[in-house]
Amino acid sequence: MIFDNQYEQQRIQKAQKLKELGHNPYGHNIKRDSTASEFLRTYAYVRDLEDRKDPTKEAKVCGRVKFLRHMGKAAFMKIEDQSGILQIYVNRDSIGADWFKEAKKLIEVGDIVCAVGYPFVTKTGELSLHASKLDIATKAIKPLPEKFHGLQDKELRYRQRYLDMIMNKEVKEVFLKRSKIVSIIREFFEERGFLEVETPMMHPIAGGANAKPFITHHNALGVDRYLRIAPELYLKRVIVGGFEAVFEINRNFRNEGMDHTHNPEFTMLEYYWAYHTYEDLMKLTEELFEILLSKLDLPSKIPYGEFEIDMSTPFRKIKFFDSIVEIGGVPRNILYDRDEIIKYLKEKGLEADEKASLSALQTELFDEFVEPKLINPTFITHYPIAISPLARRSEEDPEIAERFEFFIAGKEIANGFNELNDPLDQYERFKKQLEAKAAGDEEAHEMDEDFIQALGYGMPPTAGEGIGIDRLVMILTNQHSIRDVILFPAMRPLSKEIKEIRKDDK
RNA sequence: GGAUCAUUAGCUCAGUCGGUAGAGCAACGGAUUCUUAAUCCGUGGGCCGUAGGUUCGAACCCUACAUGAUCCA
Repeated sequence: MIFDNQYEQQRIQKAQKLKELGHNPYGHNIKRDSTASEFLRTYAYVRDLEDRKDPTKEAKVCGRVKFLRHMGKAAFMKIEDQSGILQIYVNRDSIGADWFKEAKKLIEVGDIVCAVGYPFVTKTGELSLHASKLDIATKAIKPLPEKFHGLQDKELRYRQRYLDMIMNKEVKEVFLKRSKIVSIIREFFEERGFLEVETPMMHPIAGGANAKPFITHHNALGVDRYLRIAPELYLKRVIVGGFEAVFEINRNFRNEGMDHTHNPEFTMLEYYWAYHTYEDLMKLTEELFEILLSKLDLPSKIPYGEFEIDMSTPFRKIKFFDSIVEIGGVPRNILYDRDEIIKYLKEKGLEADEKASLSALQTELFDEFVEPKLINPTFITHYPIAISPLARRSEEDPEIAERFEFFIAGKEIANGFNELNDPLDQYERFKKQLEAKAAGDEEAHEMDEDFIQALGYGMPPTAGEGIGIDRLVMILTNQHSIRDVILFPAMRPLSKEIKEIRKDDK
């Protein structure tokens, strides 16, 4: 039996008793005519009345019982709905002596109830509902955690997010804000003529990013499929097809480790804009942040942990190699010398892979000495072409990609570039990736011949950008773990569950 | 992948030197018709994460494993 705990058994019996008394503990079609906060707003005037009550009015409010104080022949309870919390006053004479006596035992903290009554102000000054009727809406058979400290255990909070939401108000606020952020972004792109499209989540070839994919199997076709690591190659096919401004907000899946900035499934915004350049994307990114801040009522300086992030635009721009020198403090004369970089890394007490390519070592310098220092929003531009397999080459310097990455609080938030639309160059770059893969780079791209074909029909000059929604939400809600901005973050199965699964396999 | 810490009642947490397992909230019984984490009196509730080991004796010491957190890679 799943509910075999003593408290749960008690509550199951109470639900049964309620049923016997004609109060369905799981009734349906229960309507209310006011939320808690509407009640408080509508009847705020009662505070100014002489006897501080208005029995001519009546409202029905429903919510979960969060506090319950029995006072003999009266009781106070606080009920909470999505809008807020409202105090209900119940006494024997107003709801009937028999029912009062039963309800006192059968309705408890955690249950969802409905109360009908008029507004009044208590002696201690709280606007409350004076109940003439009280009924159960839904009986909870599991008790809530302790009312003062709430639910603290992080593991339980993530595994049982519903309980976390019931107990910790701030959690609901974060996810409310997340929802608003996504909605603002959608509106932002729609207003500018972008079409929202949906592209496959199951790919025959995992492309569009350097990452390890999840593999699944399509029985009907007898083929393996990859959960997408990025929508990029499909969105560009859509551009080839003639939609000139598109975006998609959806999940990507990467079969990699989990930590406070990585969840195996995460949400990305990607958008592609024909006849625009990555310079335009940077401008659009700044505009998007201006609008996010203003619609979320955030100041231009927002707190993030120990930092204060200055979000005023325009954001700082600096070239990749300049940032390594000016922000990272690395001597410029070693930047293109593998041996010198390895020597430098070792001097700084870091491990250096002797076999690493020059571009990998340059990236290492950036990751170590620059990225953590990019607290205020910063665009890093002019990336080496070797680490930008899908980006267009700069005309002035073929070793540099027309690309930027965008950082806030030492985290990569976005990545954008002029899209490579030369099919032959793209073909060569895929071949290079295949060589890297053969040499052991598990995250290198696969060859996608259909994508090359699509480019063969001609993709107009296009720029595209991906923005990590989870990390963006982290910055804007001052949360430091990606798990705190994902309702149901990935968790290891409990050991019991593993045993069950293994049993089923046999 | 490595290091450190945590895991004790439904929840939040104590637990001394290795010697009968503790509190608050919640629950149960009672008092209380204006309480605010209500208050007062009384009662019950434990696989001390799991499995081994050391010991006359382990929540406590040792080992492995599981899960989580933090830091590092």
